[in-house]
Amino acid sequence: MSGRISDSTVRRLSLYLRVLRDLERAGVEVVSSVRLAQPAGATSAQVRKDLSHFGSFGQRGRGYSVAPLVRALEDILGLSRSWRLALVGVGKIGTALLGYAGLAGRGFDVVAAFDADAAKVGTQAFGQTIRCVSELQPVVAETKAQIGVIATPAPVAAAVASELARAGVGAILNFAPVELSEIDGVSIRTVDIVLELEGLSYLLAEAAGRAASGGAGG
Amino acid sequence: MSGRISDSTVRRLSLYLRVLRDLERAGVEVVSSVRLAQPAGATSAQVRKDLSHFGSFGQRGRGYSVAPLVRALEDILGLSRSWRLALVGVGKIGTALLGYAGLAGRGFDVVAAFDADAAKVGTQAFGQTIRCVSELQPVVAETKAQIGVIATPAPVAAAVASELARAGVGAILNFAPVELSEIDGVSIRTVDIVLELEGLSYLLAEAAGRAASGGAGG
DNA sequence: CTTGGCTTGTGAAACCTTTCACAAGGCAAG
DNA sequence: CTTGCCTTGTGAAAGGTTTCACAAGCCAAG
Repeated sequence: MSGRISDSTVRRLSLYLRVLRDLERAGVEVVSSVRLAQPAGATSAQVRKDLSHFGSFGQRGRGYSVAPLVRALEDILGLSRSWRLALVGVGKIGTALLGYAGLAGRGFDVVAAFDADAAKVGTQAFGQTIRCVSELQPVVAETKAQIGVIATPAPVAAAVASELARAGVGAILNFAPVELSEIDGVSIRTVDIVLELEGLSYLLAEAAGRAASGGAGG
Repeated sequence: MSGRISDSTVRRLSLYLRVLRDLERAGVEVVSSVRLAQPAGATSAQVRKDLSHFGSFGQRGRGYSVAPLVRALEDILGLSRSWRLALVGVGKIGTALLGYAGLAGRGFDVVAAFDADAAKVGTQAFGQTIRCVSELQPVVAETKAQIGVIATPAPVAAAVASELARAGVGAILNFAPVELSEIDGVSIRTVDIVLELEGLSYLLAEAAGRAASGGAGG
């Protein structure tokens, strides 16, 4: 089984896991691919294909046992352990992340926070002492953070990314609006809010254009 | 030309536009698909294919004139005008968005902000008076907001989405960790930070697994 | 035990995106 | 004008993902 798993499959696995946890909490013991797919915005065939990459978790004629599948997905996604995060940039987004209870609650613990602003260095924010970015390398290495989170302005994001990589993180979550170039041995995901809004803008403009040319065709 | 354009193409168009604006500011007048592709993390063939869906913007043997292509992409993406946003949920992420100068500066103006917390209603945040969610429908309709931004807790996100839709928005940017079901005539994009972290967790766990089984095979 | 109704796991088909590769054409130098 | 180099635009090929459809198999009822 398990060859190269696509990004979209991994994304869906996370969604399945969410649904399954809700079902478990609700006391549901068995679920079919159809009922699992619906709230995850997928199809039943996708559920079965996605899971089949990792093994055979269901029972024909019956469905999937919720609890074992929750554990299996947690194992597959690496969520049966917790991960250490180093946050770089304690501006608006960085602060929001520090205060987001959803992270620590799900096994993502922020173990260090950095900022370049001397006025912020040394202050506390949500239980973290903000350190100077000049300390990034030794502190990240020492705290053994595995994931770096970049919430800096765009111009410095690339430099921060390589520093994080050199300090030993294996993954980076980037909120700066830049496409970071690949770094060997480091997985990078970028969350780009402006890009998302521009995508919506395209769809709105397209819809408006269709309406206009449809409504007044002569 | 222009049939159904894929999401990934639209995403890349935004990235090209960013690069082109930088080039324009730097005084560059002409750019080849190769030089445009590189900082956008794409290939030259992708640049040419993507653009070819909308017309013929380059000149063989020469490349693309920067300024005209910037205007063309702005038109295609609907960025030669500005859009009105209604923000629902002024918690940590909502506040970060309100304070994010990058939005207004790029033609995305927040025209209304809502929260369910009575203690927040009536207060000011970054120039916005926070209103009660019970006023959502009339205010969104009156301000003619075209894009709704959901930054509420997950459990209420779906209800807020349908309210926004009924109030007339044509697009929704959702930050709540739920998969919103499709709504007729409304484009939805979800930014799910936990999902991104779990995706990285998968890759880290996978890499660790490979290292373990590779390093101690017996 | 047998029948009927469900549901999984999975090859094959359909669909979509990316990459290749090259003809068409511009530009500069001589 | 001609030669040589460069770059676009685009069909065709390759590569991936999603959907289809069905055999294999479970369970409950009788």
